[in-house]
Amino acid sequence: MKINNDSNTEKSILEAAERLFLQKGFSLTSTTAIGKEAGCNQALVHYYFRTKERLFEAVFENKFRLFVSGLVQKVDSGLSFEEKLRTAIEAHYDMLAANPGIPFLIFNELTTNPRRLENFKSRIRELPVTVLKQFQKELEEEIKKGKVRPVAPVDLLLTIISMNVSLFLVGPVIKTALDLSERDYKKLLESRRSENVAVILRSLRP
Amino acid sequence: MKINNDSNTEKSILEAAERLFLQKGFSLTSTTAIGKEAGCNQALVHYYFRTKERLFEAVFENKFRLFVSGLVQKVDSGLSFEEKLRTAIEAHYDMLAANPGIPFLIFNELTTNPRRLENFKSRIRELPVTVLKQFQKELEEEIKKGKVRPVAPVDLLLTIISMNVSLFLVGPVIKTALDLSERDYKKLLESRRSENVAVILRSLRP
DNA sequence: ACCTTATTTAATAGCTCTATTAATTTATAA
DNA sequence: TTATAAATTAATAGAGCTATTAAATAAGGT
Repeated sequence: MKINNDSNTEKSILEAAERLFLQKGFSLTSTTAIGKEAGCNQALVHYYFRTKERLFEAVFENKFRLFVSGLVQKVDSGLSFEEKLRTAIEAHYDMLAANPGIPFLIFNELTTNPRRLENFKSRIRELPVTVLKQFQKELEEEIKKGKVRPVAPVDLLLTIISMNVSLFLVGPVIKTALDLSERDYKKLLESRRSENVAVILRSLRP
Repeated sequence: MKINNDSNTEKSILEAAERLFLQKGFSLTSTTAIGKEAGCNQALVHYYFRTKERLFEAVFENKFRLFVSGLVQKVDSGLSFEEKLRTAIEAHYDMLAANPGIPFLIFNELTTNPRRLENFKSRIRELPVTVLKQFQKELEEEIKKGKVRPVAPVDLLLTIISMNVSLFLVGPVIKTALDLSERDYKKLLESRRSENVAVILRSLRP
């Protein structure tokens, strides 16, 4: 019999699903389309993943982990607060630039599917609290030292997420609306990388 | 015969559609559900609007106009540049706060439906150019005067949109994730109103 | 009262989608 | 080579959705 050594098919189904889900979201993607994109029968999609839901979860889980890991990660502790912040923002941005479909997938699914949102809530609780506590502590110290204006940690976080995430949510619309070439769009994104950092750091000045 | 004087039904169908489309988007809302929500037969939805698509367009058109009017509007020309900017940002914010479902509706539909995106493109061209030109001119003057750091108009616009729009895109997720009460959520939104202005104005300091 | 037109409903055609099942092909171990 | 299990396909059940149609009801004008 054939053992499941390098089952190419399962992988290509997963990849096809990934592409389509990122493009169209869950409900607008049919298993038929996934099969076609993967170059196989639609029944095979169900053979490997049983339900569309399970397949989606495999993709979502994966993307969600990426999204979070881009947000919460260790930065070199030898740096100044400002440098740490810059590094974190840029890392977050870079993760999104490498996976520009993630914001759409996550926000679309979380806002339209209550069950997924509940699931998300429990995920949030599992986040490494220490990283956040540390962030909060350092921010408060900077404020005490007068190097940063008084600002709530949640506000700073929201600002960072707003600036980075929304760029990739709104980006495709901007691209079409302004009729940007692929090249010009790339340039716009690239320029926003430093612009985002600039806006956020300036917003912290006392 | 009955003339179409105060046909209550058509209106309640439109309102029901509005609620559901804003909540779930186009594809996840069925005309059956719209009929139910409006308290009538599903066939009646088609009787008044012929197709789901036309009904959606009636809603979308309406919401889109709101969205744009909140963005591009005359402000008192006696004010300083900073005050004008503050007024515009707050007006934009207020429009979104009054219609928090709009960003989801617009971005969801524009990213999943290419036809609608094309339509959107032609709409953009019809925007009052004078307002934008004026904005650009005033910004450049402020930069020349050294009161504002050098920044491209498109960057400033993107920042404003990012800060305001993304708040209402991400908001519902934040609310659930952090388990905020209705009251606390309102408070968060309210505090972001001034925080957004603060971030944007600070980001312009030379 | 009667005719005409508007409103509303029930029924259904026709489509697409998910998931399953039974049958077929492929690969491999013995 | 043959038996066996995995991989793949074709077919289809069953559900939901949009849109239409024909019939029923309401309402107003004359």
